Amino acid sequence: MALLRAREAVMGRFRAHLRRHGVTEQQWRVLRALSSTPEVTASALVQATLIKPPSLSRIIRDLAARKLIVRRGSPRDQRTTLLSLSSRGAAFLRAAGPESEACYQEIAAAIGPSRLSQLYRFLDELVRRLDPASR
Amino acid sequence: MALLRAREAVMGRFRAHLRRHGVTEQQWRVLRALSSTPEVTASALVQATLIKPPSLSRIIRDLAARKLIVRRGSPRDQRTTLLSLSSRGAAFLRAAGPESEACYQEIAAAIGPSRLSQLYRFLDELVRRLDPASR
DNA sequence: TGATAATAGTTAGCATGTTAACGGATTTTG
DNA sequence: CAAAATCCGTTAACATGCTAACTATTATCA
Repeated sequence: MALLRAREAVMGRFRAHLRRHGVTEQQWRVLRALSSTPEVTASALVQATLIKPPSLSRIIRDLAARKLIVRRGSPRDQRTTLLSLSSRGAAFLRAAGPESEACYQEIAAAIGPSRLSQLYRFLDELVRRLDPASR
Repeated sequence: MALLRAREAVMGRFRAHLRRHGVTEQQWRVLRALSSTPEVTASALVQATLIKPPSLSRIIRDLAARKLIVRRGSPRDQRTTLLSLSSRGAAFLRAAGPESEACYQEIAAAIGPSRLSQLYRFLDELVRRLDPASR
């Protein structure tokens, strides 16, 4: 419950911002993840965004329909699909990026840099102890 | 993302347990909240469980249909509905309680009591700083 | 090599998250 | 006292969380 409340407090600010740009929180996570790599498989995105495969499948479909991302079958493994940001998607991120960065900085400032890094360490430790398989 | 990952690690264990008992995570939160008070309004439950009004409305409806809770209109304010645990609901909690307590203890032990209380303080502080209106 | 198991993504089905809007009840104001 | 503002659930509509099952493909092994 405490984790939920904390996450709620953090995302409360972000959601309004994302909504103005016409994407949901999860769609944003997908686009952000794609911005840092040239081409990834869907399962890599599942790991990176913490979105379950069924949800990601729908999100991919919708983002592809909006021409924000591009999907193509892999020549090596016909089971996988390779995903990448389209030029439209990159433009979208450039447009929304600064404002979201400011939003993040505002949150970080409210918490304080020392507390923030300490919190990260705590959460990381917690995950390692509860779910050793995740790394 | 770190908060999300941490919550995921914690709930991964709990979900299987709850599923065996035939309730979802949110339904469980509602029943638990009701177990500690004689009668509360729906909006009080929204605060206590961090469930949004639309979701809570559906959950209340389903739990009432399963006879696990009782709802009655308030005589003072006809807008509100008063909610309480039924005898069936109380019996359900008594049956599922020990196992869930054991599950919680297992998680607490994996984290360590000192780290756990420190984490609580951290998260509490974070919420206070980001959302002063919440208290 | 051929049957079997494992993997990647998808679909199905139900429960919840999220925002907007609605309707009835109460409080506030003019 | 009556109109307006506010409050409390509730419904609507869409997106996601979650589990299970399914398809196609690849890997494994007898």
